[in-house]
Order: sequence, then structure tokens, then C-alpha cells
Amino acid sequence: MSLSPPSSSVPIAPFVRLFGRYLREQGLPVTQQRQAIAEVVFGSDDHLSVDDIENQLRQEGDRIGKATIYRTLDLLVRSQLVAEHDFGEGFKRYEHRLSRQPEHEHLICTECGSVIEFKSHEVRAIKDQVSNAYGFRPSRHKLEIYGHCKSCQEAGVEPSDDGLTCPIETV
Amino acid sequence: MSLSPPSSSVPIAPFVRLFGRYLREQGLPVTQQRQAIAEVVFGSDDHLSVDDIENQLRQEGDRIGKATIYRTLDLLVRSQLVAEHDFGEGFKRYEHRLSRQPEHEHLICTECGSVIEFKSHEVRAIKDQVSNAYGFRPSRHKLEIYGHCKSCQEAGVEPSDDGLTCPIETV
DNA sequence: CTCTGTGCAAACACTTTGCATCTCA
DNA sequence: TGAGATGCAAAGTGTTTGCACAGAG
Repeated sequence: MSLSPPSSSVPIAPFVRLFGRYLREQGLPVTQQRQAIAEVVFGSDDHLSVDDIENQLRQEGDRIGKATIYRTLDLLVRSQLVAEHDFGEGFKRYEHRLSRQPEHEHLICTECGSVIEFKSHEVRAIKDQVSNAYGFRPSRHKLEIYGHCKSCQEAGVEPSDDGLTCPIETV
Repeated sequence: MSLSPPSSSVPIAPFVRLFGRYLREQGLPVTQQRQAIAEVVFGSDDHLSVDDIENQLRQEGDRIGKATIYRTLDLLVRSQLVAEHDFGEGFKRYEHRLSRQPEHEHLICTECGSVIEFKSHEVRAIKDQVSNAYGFRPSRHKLEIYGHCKSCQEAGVEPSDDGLTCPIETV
């Protein structure tokens, strides 16, 4: 769906090195494959699927097995340099957390799959307030808004509604 | 994980009939299986997995194939009488939308899987405001806060953190 | 009586795992 | 050199689909 060209303009080497440091801290080898995968992830500001990553690697001449990609993504997520998302497409997407808003929410187009990031400090307030009310200790949260992006609307996509004809109250 | 006893105190027959009406509107047969499945879903205020539903049916003496359960849940979701959730457990959960806050958010315990529902009108404000800013036409949203519930905290569960030792800024 | 649902099992898509081999440290 | 990674293919998930038979309208 998204072929995501190498779209980053900031140098990514330092980020890859940061991952290398994490690996060394954990006593794990810094392999070529792990670096190549990290380069792809840090080199794109998109929300990449495993297939996106595999394709990008292939384009660059690297042939790395899916298993290795999954295993490396697991390490990247553990290191907290990368965040994992599930937008309900049946597979996961990955997004690096460097040089961008560390905490942000998503607008997701259910037509074309594009994702817009936005920041809202109100969310943090809600999170604290509600957690407090229930004695809950929050760690992470997600706010996702699904709908149609501007271009899909302009392309004539209509919101579909298919429920009961006499709707129940949907305050 | 959750064996969810028949916990509802409101009569569920009217809700099942509402589903029957939807089916008839769509020209689809109102079968025993569909009614039995609807009864289970409307009869519980929990967030049920397909296995939960299958087990509950089995306890009541009904033997309905998983395929039928999936197909019926699809109809229930389409009718908008039931909402589908993915709390990142690797499978979906289903929750009926009758006799409860039609729009609400979730606190999810990552330890025991329990779910607390809460309502926040600020979310709607954020949704409208942000959508407006991006020319986005929103349909649905989700706000989920993950963490540890009160009882798991009291049971001594500690939040774990395993990232880089020198963390990046996490404003 | 016809159209659709049902149940089973096979198919599916994404992800994980086992194992022989190779690589970093 | 040895712990650990890699790649392939096989196994595992939850979910969907194909098809012969059964049931609702």
C-alpha cells in the first residue's frame, strides 16, 4: 500500500549507533542485518509494515529473512527507540521515536491508509485524571481517530452507514 | 481468561428482537444460532472473545461452530448493535452497545486483562478540533489507556522498563 | 421449494519457532 | 573459539472460506 521512499532528511547514522549501544548494553552482537533494518526504520518517517521494510531492504540489495526482521523489530521496540502500532489492518506497523514528537496521537484514513500525527496535551490531562479516579497506574495510551482524509473526501469517498434504519441513540 | 457469568440484570429479549429486526430489514433469516449468539452477547456486559462466546454457548447446551459465531458477529457489528475491540491480545473482543454509555473509552490492565470503561467529553472536543484542523472527516475513535489496575498494584505487580539506560527525552 | 445459513475442515495471513549453519566479539 | 544470529521452512495463531447438507421464509 505505502511504498514509502527514503524520505528522511536528518542523518540517521547516530540513531543506528544508538541502537548499537543498546545491543552492546544487552551483550548482544551488532550484526549487519540489525544495522540494515535499523537504517530503514530510522530512515523513514512513515509507519512501516514488515513488508514495507523487507521491500525497502530488497531495493537496496539486502536480502534479509522475515524472521530476522521480526526478531530485530522486537529488539528495537524493547529498546524503546521504536513504537509498534496496530491500526486494525491485520498486521503491525512500526515507527521510530527519534526526531519527532515523542508522544503523539494518530488520525487514520480508513480509505487510503494514510496516517496523520497530532499532539494533544489534553490527552495527558485526561489520562492522569481518569487514572487517578480509578487508582489505575497508567503506562502507555493510544488515541486513534478513524475516518476519511481530505484527499479521499475530495476524491468523492462517502462515509458509509449500514446499521439499523431506526438507529439507537448514539449521543 | 474471563469466564464471564451471565451478569446482566436487564432483560435481553428486546435486544435480541432488535437484531431480528435488523436481519429482516436486510432480508436475512433469523436463525436459532444467530439468536443464541445475540443472547450471549447482549446478556453480558463484558468484552467477550469468540472463545468466551463459544464456551458460554456450550455451557448452555448449544453447539455452534466458530465459523457461525464469526459470521454472526460480523452481522452484529454491521448492525451497529455491537462494537468490536482489539486490545492487542492477538484476538478481538466484542461488546454490545445497548443500555450503556454509547460512547466510552477504556482503561486496560496489561496484567490481568480487566477493562474499566470511562466517559470523557473532552475526547469529543479533541476529535472535532483536530479533525477540523486537518480537513479530516472522523467517523469513530478509540482512546485506550494501558497500565496496571488497582488490584494488580496491590498484589505487588511492578511497572517494568527495559529500554536504553540513558533514555531519550520522553516529554 | 428456494435461497441462505450451518458446520466441518481446509485455506489464509501474519507471526513465531526449530534447527543447521554462519558471524560477531 | 564460542555464544549468539541468521535463514529457511515448518508450526502456530486467530480468522475466513468452500462446499455438502439443513433449515427459514
